[in-house]
Amino acid sequence: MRHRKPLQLESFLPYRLSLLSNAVSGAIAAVYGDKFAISMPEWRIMMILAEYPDVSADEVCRRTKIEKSVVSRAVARLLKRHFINREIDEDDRRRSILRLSETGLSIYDEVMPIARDYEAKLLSGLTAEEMETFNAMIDKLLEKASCI
Amino acid sequence: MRHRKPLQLESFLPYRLSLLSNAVSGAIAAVYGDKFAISMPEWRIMMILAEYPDVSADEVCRRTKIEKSVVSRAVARLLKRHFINREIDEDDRRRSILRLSETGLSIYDEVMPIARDYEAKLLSGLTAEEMETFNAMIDKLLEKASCI
DNA sequence: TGATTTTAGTTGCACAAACAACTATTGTCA
DNA sequence: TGACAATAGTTGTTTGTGCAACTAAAATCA
Repeated sequence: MRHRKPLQLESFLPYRLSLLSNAVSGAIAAVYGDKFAISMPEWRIMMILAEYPDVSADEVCRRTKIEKSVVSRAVARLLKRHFINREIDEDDRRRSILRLSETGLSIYDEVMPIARDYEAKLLSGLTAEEMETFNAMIDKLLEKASCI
Repeated sequence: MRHRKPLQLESFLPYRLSLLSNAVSGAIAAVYGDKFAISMPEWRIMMILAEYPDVSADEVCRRTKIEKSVVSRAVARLLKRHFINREIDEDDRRRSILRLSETGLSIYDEVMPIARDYEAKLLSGLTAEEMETFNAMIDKLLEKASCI
């Protein structure tokens, strides 16, 4: 076999980011998953609607980068469980207007502090400067990644 | 509807990491996916085998954190396409010994520079110090995430 | 030794996701 | 206006993933 130079998969950024993202998202998914049987796309949608009530499914797609068929089915499931409400935008009858229901809000209010708490624990080892740097890096990389 | 305090989903770490990881992994997946119809788990396995030839499927699982059934099926597909070879470890007949074939190596040698190049472009905006900080943060967070 | 447990790997199954095709509504412009 | 393109959202199909059950080999230990 030809000789490979040391490749250090473990130092390969995409790989490292994937590990980290899975670990972090997974830990939080366990919270809303176990308690309320909510999937990750469903939870993302609920987060969007908590912050931006009355947006359309399409707007949710754009913000979360989740595939529209996934959003469609997640919305359907959230509607069936009465976690969100939907009405038709009369100015553009293709569009829907989504928002959290009272039930949805109360679930959100129960889960979100736990998620925030987890985030805080995760970041507790970092200094304020480190965190700032880290966030700035992510922004830069997101920027770059979207236009390469 | 009750009033929500500003939540800044966009500043929520798990969400940001997920966006970034998807963007970065997706960009590279497009390279090997379009050219060779290789899936992400398959590519991860090929990377491991390039760096650590003659490891078992189980070792691959441990290193990649990919589910063993996924590895099993990915290995089967890589075998069928003759991108890797497998033999039985005679010292422990449960174990397999995996390595890239010549074909697999040549594919790896074609894709990896492009992936590395992409990684380099991605990181080109960052100073050496920033990169070091960023890597150190990822390590810290991986450490934390695994034990919270 | 031999009964029991552990480990490596495969397979079945249920569920989630990606992509394309489709409906319905709106926008564009000759 | 009216033909055609674009957009919002749904649905069908194919493929991927995750868990559990399974086989076979090896390790443990009374």
